[in-house]
Amino acid sequence: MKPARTRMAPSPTGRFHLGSARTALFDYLLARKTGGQFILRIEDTDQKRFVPGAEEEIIRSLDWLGLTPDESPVHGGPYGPYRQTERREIYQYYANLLVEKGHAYPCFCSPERLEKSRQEQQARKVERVKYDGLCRGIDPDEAARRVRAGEKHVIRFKMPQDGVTIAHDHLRGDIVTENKYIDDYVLLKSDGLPTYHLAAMVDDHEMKITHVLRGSEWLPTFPLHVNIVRAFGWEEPVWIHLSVFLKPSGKGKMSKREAAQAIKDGYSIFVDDMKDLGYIPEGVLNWIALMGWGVPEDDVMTLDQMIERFSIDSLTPSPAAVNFQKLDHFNGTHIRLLTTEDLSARIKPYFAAAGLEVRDETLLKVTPLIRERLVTLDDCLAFAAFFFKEDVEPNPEELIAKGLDAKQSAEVARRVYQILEAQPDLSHERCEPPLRAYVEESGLSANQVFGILRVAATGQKVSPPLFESLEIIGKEKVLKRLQRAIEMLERM
RNA sequence: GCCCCCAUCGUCUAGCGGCCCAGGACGGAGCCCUCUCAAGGCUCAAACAGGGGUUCGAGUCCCCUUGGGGGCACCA
Repeated sequence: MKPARTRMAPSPTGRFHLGSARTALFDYLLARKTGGQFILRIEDTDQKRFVPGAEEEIIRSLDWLGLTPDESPVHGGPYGPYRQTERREIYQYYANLLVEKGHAYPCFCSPERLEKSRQEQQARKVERVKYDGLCRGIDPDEAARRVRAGEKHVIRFKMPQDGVTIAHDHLRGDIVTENKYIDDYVLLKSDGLPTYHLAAMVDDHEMKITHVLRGSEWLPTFPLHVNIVRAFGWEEPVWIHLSVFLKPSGKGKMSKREAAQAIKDGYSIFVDDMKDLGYIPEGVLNWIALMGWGVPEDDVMTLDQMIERFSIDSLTPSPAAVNFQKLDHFNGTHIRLLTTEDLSARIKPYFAAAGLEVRDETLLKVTPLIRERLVTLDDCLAFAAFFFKEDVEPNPEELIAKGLDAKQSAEVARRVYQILEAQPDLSHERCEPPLRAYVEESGLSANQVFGILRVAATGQKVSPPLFESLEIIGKEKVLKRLQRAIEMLERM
């Protein structure tokens, strides 16, 4: 396959969400797979909806995911500028070119007239409400004169009124649309900036984009776009319309409401939130890759493995419901795939954020103990914070073993204390045999004895493996914590 | 209302006319392992939306119905 040039072209009007991330992923995979380039282009032609900081969030999110573009507003590139507001002359040139070729025309209708016309049509219940074509019939010379005179106008595409347009989508095949259903869309707005329809087609051509991956919300105007490209006489890219993401229930698309719900549930559909929630790029990427991409088997993949296996032929056209449980699964899976050094470095900030001082030497010993227990990185606190605290605060009730009372539990704790105190150090090898022997002779269960020790030493009922943990906590602290537990039990 | 797209287990999907009494993954249930929680291993339940065609043969091709989604802006 020839090197593909792909592009992701978001508008800086909101947050960078899962859907954008998936499009970017597939763009990136196709580019890497074929030895081509992945481009980021900012479609900021709607100054009314511009959101400050949105572009930064897009770039930050892509970067975090590891999908850094080869060409972009910040990285530059040979086909820039990559921000559409910086390309307005280009669009004006091409819009005029289309007028000259007879494929477009200036329209002088006011927004008010347009609105009135629309309402009239709605009242008449016409088949398809669209521009009534008033300016379409103006003599070109007359129109040119009015434009030169400075009359306010837009440029509209002169859509063929008869026949059909056959547009080819790589996933859906030929899409046949009757031309009468397609409006004379505005290409150039009265403020001199282009609409998406013109800008995207011009840029994709100018930037030599070979494959256009975009959301299925573009399907209705797909035939329009194809007509524009053909009017210019340009070669068409391969068109791929990806489906939208549905909310977890599968009933309805992702909405503002749903985004808020996800956050309430401890999840998010915004990539920029993922890091704080403890997700790692590997997990997120693997998760979104599987929505809309039919990977036959072995669905645990790193980015490099995805590149190796990617093919636009195995993309799927049907809408996919977002499943956060699957995100958790893949996140945990990829956490387990990390090396001890890597994982340690990634969880360290969470301890720091909790105000805990963490020595690398200790952390490196702790990490292997909690690795397979982490679903998200921030889970490290629940499992391992006690390693880095001076004292722990066990719940007295939890110090009492199942089937025993406080007094009996205190007795067990005292015996355990004696056993551990007698050891030169609390290495796993030293502690386990005598404690097991005690379990034997006492007639208690390992669960009861180790349970008391666990809560006393770690302050919690659930912890990493006990003996390995004791070794890391150290004899001095373990005995101190045990002593405290004994006192708590005696006071009950 | 009109136009367009989609349709296999609850969810993501494999299947591109016979290899499918439909395979994998998440989730669920059970068992094993076990000092807790995980991880891991094994097993089980779970789907071709409905109806017509085409064909010797249909989950796979065609049509209709139904359901879902998207779109009807000087927004993208």
